[in-house]
Amino acid sequence: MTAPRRLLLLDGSSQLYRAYHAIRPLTGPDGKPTHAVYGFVTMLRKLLADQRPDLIAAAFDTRGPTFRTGLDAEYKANRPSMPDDLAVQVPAVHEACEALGVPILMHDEYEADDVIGTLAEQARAAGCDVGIVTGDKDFFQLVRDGVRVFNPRDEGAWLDAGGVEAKFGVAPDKVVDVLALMGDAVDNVKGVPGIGEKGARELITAHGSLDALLADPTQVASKRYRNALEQHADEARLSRELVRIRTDVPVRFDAEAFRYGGADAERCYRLFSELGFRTLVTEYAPTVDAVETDYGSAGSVEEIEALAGAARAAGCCSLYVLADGDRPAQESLVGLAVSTEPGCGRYIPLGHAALGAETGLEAQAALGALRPLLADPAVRKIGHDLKRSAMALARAGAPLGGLDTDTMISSYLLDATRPPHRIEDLALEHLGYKAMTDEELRGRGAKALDYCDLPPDAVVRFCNERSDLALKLAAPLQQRLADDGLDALYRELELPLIPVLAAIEREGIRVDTQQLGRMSRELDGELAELQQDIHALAGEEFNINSPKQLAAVLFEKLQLPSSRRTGKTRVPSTSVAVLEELAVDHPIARKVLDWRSLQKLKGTYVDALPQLVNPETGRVHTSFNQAVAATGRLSSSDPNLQNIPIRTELGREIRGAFVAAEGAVLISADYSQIELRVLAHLAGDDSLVAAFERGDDIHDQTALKVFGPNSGLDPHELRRRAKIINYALLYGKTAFTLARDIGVTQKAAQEFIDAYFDGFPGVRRYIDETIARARETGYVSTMFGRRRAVPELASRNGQIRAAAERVTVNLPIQGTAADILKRAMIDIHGDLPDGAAMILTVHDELLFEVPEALAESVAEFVRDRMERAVALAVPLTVDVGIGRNWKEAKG
DNA sequence: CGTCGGTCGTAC
DNA sequence: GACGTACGACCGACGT
Repeated sequence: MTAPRRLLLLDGSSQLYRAYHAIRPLTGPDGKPTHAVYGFVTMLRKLLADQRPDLIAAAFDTRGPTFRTGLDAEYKANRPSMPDDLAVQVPAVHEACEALGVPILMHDEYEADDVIGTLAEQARAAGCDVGIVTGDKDFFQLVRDGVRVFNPRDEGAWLDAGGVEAKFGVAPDKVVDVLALMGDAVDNVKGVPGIGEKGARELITAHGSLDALLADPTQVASKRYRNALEQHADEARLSRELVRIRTDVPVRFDAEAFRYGGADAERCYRLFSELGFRTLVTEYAPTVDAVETDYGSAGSVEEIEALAGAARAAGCCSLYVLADGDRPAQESLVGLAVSTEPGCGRYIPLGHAALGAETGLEAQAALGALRPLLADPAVRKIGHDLKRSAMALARAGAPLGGLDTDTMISSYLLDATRPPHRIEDLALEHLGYKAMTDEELRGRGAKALDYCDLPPDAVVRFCNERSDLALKLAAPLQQRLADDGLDALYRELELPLIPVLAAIEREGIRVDTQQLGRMSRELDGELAELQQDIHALAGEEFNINSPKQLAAVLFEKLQLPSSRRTGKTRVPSTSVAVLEELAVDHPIARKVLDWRSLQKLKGTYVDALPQLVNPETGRVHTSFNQAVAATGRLSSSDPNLQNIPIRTELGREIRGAFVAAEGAVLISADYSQIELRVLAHLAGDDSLVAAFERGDDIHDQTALKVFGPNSGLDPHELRRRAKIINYALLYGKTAFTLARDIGVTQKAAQEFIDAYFDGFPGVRRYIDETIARARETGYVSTMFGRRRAVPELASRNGQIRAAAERVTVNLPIQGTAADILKRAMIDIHGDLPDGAAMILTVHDELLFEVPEALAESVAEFVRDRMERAVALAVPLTVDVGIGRNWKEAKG
């Protein structure tokens, strides 16, 4: 005899209510409530995963009257009807249940309980091991050999007869009688008035059964209970019929129909997409196994030439380049996949360890055969992160031409607030397809294997899929770019920027590691001294770098006053602002500030930079990310060269370690106050525009407007404050923080802000109009049409709304400035003389490395192109400097 | 031992 | 609670 099959019978209605109450309200994309469905699905998925039943079904109540209403018109009469926001979710719960592979059962005349009772009985008789999944104690009456009850809330506890007795106080066969006596207020089962759960249990335990009690109430000791039983015997009998779960409903247990065969992924995917269950959508999205594909390899020159022919005929192809190494400028090619039509892919291996040394020639031959196709500008190239592909190919001697559609950047332009723009996320969102992830292919984090060491089959599938997906994504993304008016921004700015950034990354920047080494040793000495002083002042040794330990020393041991706490952990803050205050009264604070500052510069730059120098070139090659910053700015990483210090002397020394090659100089060109000029242009404020046109010092002008001509303050201090106010406006600073920054009262700060807006009324008008328009349209744009959605402008939460307003004001300014710099980079790059190279971009600055002889002419050329990059209502001015190193060039 | 959230600090 | 956009070092809690 085979092992008993495990049947789960799910009390759908009780689980539905439980989910509804347990999960906080959620709404789907259409605004309809979804939390009951979500809770139900979560419960059911966990149940299926934990229990792995052979057979399963779920029973739900129907809306209409049942046989119990025939027995007692009052039954469930005072139960409130199902809440509307639950009722609308019921069809989706039924659908989810079936989609997950669980058939549902309903009966017009009987309740779900009775259907379950009947099936449990039949299945038990057929030899099944039955589990009833419910939160309702009424089901305890059904428990016997082969039938148990399980409440998903009580982790893992299956109740058999003993379990029921332990939990409910009586054996399963006495449950009905207890329930009959105590009644059920929710279902309006009267029971015997005056007898509650405890009394009912005692009476039944003492006297055996309800029938025994009713047959001779005089044996009951308690007078109150005796009277109640005598007067309400009929109600007790009626109640018993109401609470008794029937086992004779006209349904038939059909093992075949209940066989659990797993979820219907397609149905789940469809439903969960509609409901907006994003994580679940991922799980049920179709994969390559469910889609017809023609993926393979092209190993021979003939096959590659055939592929190139197909690409030329199509006029376009997509590609996915696989390269090992974590820095784009230092990667080595492993292979690439090419797709010429949807559903197809051909992988060309170029550097697999498994192929062995003898294939070096083959790889060269393959690359040779590919080269004309890759370079051909007439074959439009599609890919995800084309810069990275182009760099890896260029390093291998096969430059990429005809760049056309970068799905990563297209996605970024459509919604810059949601990085990372991974191809697997795009495939899911736009194609409803679940792609293999990099993690699935080669493992996570530090354990991740190199591509070249992986089994070729997996690599072939991975690369072909990605190439295929980029091809399939290109058209819908292009369409959406066009729909949103972003096509020109893509074609004229972001796309032509790709090769410019690739060239900058490839070029790199020379770093004087010896100089940094000397600085490191000097800093070691200073840090040791400071550390000693700090430990002496503290009276103990501790880790100064640990905010927690530092807070303990300052605020507990030394009893210094703690002024604020950090956001999440409520640890007393040891930030600069706090330490600056403390420094007035205790020498340790200044020492800690100094220690931190040195430690930071040493750890982040002085010691880190030499490690990032490429030994092949002696230069650092940063990565620019074109699809990260929500405003359209570029970001830089590995190393981040956009936050090299400049404010302190030590910081400037670090800049001094970025040097020109022998015989060359560095030219730094930065836009003067570009964001304020953009503001003047966008706001069209007459006095701001006039000030820039006159070439006035804008901060002095602001000081005049805000503080008046006779404030009596030192002109230098006036300018400092005005500068803070000017930039405060760009970021939506409040009076509170402005007051703190310039050291005045909050009231005074507010007066300055008011005076600023009085002096530049066009700015106030522009800010108000920008926010109003963004609230209407849901997004805000730059001058070049770059846009950012700001749905939080409609938030009822004042803080969230205020933050959204600041973002709204900031984006057109920061974003337009970023667009202008990108425009200038493109305009300059192609026309730089031989030997001159753009080597860095830092938001409003470009850095070039130029042979000494060309320095003056390139400097003027760059200034001219930058100043003419766009025509604004105000002039754009550029400061240019030339030097042996970055520090000098900025001087 | 690796991952990850929190905190802090650098740039524009 | 209070300034927009980034990247990254370090700590320490947590999980394998």
